Amino acid sequence: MGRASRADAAAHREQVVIAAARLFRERGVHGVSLSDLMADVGLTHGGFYRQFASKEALAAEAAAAALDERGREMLGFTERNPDDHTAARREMLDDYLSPEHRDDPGTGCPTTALAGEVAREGADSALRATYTEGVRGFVLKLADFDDDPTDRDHQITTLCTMVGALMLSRATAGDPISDEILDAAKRLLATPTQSTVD
Amino acid sequence: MGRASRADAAAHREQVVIAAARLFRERGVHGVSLSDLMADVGLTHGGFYRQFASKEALAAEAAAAALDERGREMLGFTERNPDDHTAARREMLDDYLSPEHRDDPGTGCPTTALAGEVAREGADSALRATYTEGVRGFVLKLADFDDDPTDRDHQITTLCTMVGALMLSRATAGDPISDEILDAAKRLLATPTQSTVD
DNA sequence: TGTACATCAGTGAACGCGCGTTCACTGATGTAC
DNA sequence: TGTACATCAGTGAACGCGCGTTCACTGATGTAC
Repeated sequence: MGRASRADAAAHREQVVIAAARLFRERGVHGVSLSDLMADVGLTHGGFYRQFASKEALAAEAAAAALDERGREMLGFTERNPDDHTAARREMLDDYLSPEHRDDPGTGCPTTALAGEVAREGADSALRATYTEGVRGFVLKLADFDDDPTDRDHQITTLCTMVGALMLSRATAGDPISDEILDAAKRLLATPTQSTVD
Repeated sequence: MGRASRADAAAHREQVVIAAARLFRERGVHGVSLSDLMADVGLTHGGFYRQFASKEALAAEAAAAALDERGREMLGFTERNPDDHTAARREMLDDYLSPEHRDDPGTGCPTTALAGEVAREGADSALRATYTEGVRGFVLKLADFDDDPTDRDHQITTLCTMVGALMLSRATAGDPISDEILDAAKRLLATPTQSTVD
């Protein structure tokens, strides 16, 4: 086959990251082999190490790409609803807690899709560091959907409920309770600020 | 070594299930080999198939054991606080959302520990079926901690927030936001019924 | 209660398989003049 | 612009390794009489 041009090589690299961002969310990092990955973009597995230091390094890079992509989608909800964060919130939640999002993790929220595996990563893991930064960013972004953007507790717990609901609906998919979970979470989170009684 | 007595064999079988219930929660089903498992109870891996049909079958059985164990612990909180479900709730949440629970998944909630892997199990998986039954039971059990035991929405969303918070705190452990997540969820869920504004 | 034999829990080696990673090789791309 | 050579992206075979599972074997346990 001979050598690919620099432009082609750069394109291939990007394609691998994009494929990994999708496949790692769908099947987990351990559920995708380097052969699977490279074949997905039409290459053979041997060339992997000319572009990436290791599978682990790609996992961190792919997670960052997925988090960026998701961040842009979150921005879309606020931009489509300027000066109406209640509408933005409803639209965002309708998307996040939809059966479509549950059934298509590959293009969905990486914070939920990767949580289980990241929880078992070592303390020095690059994937863990990237993931944690993503969680921090997610919490900050949720302020744009609240009546009170300074209510950090509310933004954190909203994230917990969103992630927990999506995760549990995936783990119970096929059973009626899966839809029930999505609907209950949607009803709870529909209002911009849920009151914390004290 | 010769043949073990029936009593010994039954004890070994039980030990393997108990070890699996712990190790699968700690490292995930795929993170524990049959050799690891059998060595953990002092046996060699070859004898595994005289007791279990497959690793998959053991996974379902171990999940059931972990769910039963957790169910009994949940019962303990209500039994120690008869006629005071607010106290029972506080005690249960202090345990569930503690750094100790975050740092020791092996003896903790299987619904959170196994969620990520179960979400990727096939529709016909025995582990998925067992897990789903566990979620159903968890939701019912949470009624004992509520002012209004008929508010199923509240019980479902409480579970989502608990699982999401524990999962995210594990995936971000080592970073200050990990404790922040646990504390925010504890504050939100402290009251027996959070009002859903409508 | 004692003896003869069948059972079967556990051993340890072996099976095929797929994994992440390495490497000699290829030949088109890129560079120097 | 053309030629000679160096570079290096991608190939495909191979590496060591650990996995789930199988199997011939062992000898104490369990059973039949």
